[in-house]
Amino acid sequence: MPTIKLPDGSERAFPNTIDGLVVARSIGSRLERDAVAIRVDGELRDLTRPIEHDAAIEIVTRSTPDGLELLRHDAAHVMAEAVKELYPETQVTIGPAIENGFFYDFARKEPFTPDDLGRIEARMHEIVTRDEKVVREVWDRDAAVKFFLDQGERYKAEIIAAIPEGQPITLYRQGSFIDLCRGPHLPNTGRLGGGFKLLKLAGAYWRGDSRNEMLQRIYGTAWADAKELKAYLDRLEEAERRDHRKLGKQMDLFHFQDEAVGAVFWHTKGWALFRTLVDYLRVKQTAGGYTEVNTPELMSRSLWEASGHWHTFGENMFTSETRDEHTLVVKPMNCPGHIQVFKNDLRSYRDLPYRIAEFGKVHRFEPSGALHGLMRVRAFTQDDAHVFCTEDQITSEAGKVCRLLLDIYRDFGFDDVIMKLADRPPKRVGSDEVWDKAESALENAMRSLGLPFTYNRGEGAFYGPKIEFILRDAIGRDWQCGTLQVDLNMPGRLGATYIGEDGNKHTPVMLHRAIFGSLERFIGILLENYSGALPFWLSPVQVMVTTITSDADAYATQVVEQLRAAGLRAEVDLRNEKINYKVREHSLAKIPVILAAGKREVAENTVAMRRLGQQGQSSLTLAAAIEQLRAEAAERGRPAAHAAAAAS
RNA sequence: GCCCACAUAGCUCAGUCGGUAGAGCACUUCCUUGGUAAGGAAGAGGUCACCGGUUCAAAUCCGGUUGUGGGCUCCA
Repeated sequence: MPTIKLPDGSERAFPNTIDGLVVARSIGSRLERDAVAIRVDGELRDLTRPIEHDAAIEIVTRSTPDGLELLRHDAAHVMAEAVKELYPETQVTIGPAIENGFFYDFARKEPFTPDDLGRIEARMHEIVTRDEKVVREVWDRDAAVKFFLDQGERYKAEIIAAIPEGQPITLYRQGSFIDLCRGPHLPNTGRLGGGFKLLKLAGAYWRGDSRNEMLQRIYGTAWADAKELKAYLDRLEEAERRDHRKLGKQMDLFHFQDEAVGAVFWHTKGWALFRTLVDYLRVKQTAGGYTEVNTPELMSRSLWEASGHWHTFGENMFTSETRDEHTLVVKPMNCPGHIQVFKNDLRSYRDLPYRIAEFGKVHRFEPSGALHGLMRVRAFTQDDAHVFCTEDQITSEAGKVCRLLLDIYRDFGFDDVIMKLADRPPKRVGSDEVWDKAESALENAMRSLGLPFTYNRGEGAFYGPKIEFILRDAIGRDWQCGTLQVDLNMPGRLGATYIGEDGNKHTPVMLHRAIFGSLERFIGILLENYSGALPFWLSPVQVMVTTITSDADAYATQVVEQLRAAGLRAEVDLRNEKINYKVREHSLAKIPVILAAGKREVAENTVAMRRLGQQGQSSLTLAAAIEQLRAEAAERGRPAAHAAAAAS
């Protein structure tokens, strides 16, 4: 005779042993219909599992985060059932819910084809229609292992055998399909509904280890209903539309070709954008007390051996074929070079903090499968900087770096920055004492600044812990860009010292920092974030001057010259085309401002200004237009007009 | 690097059963001088990624290579 306490504080007594479905029904038929699980004293459980004692409960419905996760997990099970029915020789492995959907990894000789995907999806709908009961069973471990081995399911048997002693082994049965699962699950397959779709086929290593065999993974998405599914598929399409590789082509910014895999051919407009970023950052970091250096692209292998990079990343470094016995390494990073600059003079504690920056072009032999447009390349430019300082200065210097980063991100319209502290990885150099010191220094710096952060355990660099700065873009995707690393190892390894107040030699602390991370990648992120409609200050072509008739050619040429003299990036379009045609073309090219000149403008010394994403135009004097645009070019952040243009 | 798919004109894509290649846009020329998202006509443009095989015949079928895409692994 359990008494059930509901989330609103009310209580209900039931005469018999009950389950979640009964409780839900007692509250309302709508709730019963939408229920997917129940929380009993905080524990998420099957709706059909009996409730024998008094408990505080909460009915979990299908559109809540917990409910969706459960639906997705069930979708994975239904998919596995469909696959086993259609292709009985397939072995099942694991199939979890993930963000927005689910996957299941299968072991099967024959590869699945895109056609198979359609067949599997159809069978899934059939299983939903069959509305099979989903039943939870607690099994004895040995019996379970034997059961799966007998069915030729050696992966499942392996998973069960690895479950720690004393933990219950629960299997879920639906129709003729039985899977090991912690649960909970829906009471029946019908409750999954139709809000799912299989999306893609992929390879995935067994247990995520590249030394293991490759399994076939099928990805799907699942939602509370068909409407939410449709909304998600629309979001995917939107993301595809703003793919930076597509935009790069459409906007004539850059290209790639076979002769330089993973390296960018920047076209004039793309390079204009690149230079705008560099020029902007130069001003910012100069104000922040940095000076700029430039270090060699090729340096002796021995330097990289001393730094430890050769040992850790040698496989991924480009090396030179030279005519002598020395192997040169194409620099994969700038730190060892910067240490050489530091070491080249006798440094005093009075010189610290010593901040040097470099727009350093680095090369890394990334695995071919990892390459991805501008986001992952083999040749890229880091906005790299190193601060050599004393241990006492770590907190204040780390603080300065954080403030500079956040300030700069705001200028690009990224107000949402996530910070994570990545601590010591398994593969590292330096003693644990040194790591303790570096990690706590970083933690203290973040705390004293009052900056919120979470931990990313074991993800630090091999020489030191780091703060990762993660940007959230306009469609909710996260990008790790900035980094701040505390390094108590590298300066010592490479013999950097300074003379302290006491007259003795000391090893400096080195802070590594990058703000954009990779200029190439940051440009990719900006393009996707703004859907190509870059803010005025970043646009490669800010203003397009167009003529309406050829009578205005001379005037338009004069207009563009004046715009350029005012420091604006302006082009002129004198082609014998109609104004409609020109407006369409330059709008598609996402040029923020079009100035048109016809007979009237020539006579009145005015221009007709049209802004991207807006209808109509305004007439103003040339002088006023130039003044307005010049002011706008100095405006950072995310101007309201552009947010609207990017959204349209 | 691994799994799967894909590679046709500058771009986006069609090409049936194996019979020697097609559209739209862009480009060139001509006409058109126009008022804010595509004016008209004509022309030119391809060794169907590359190498090999099968076949009387290959864009098409098979094998390999390279590249690209989606994942996995990796990311100083």
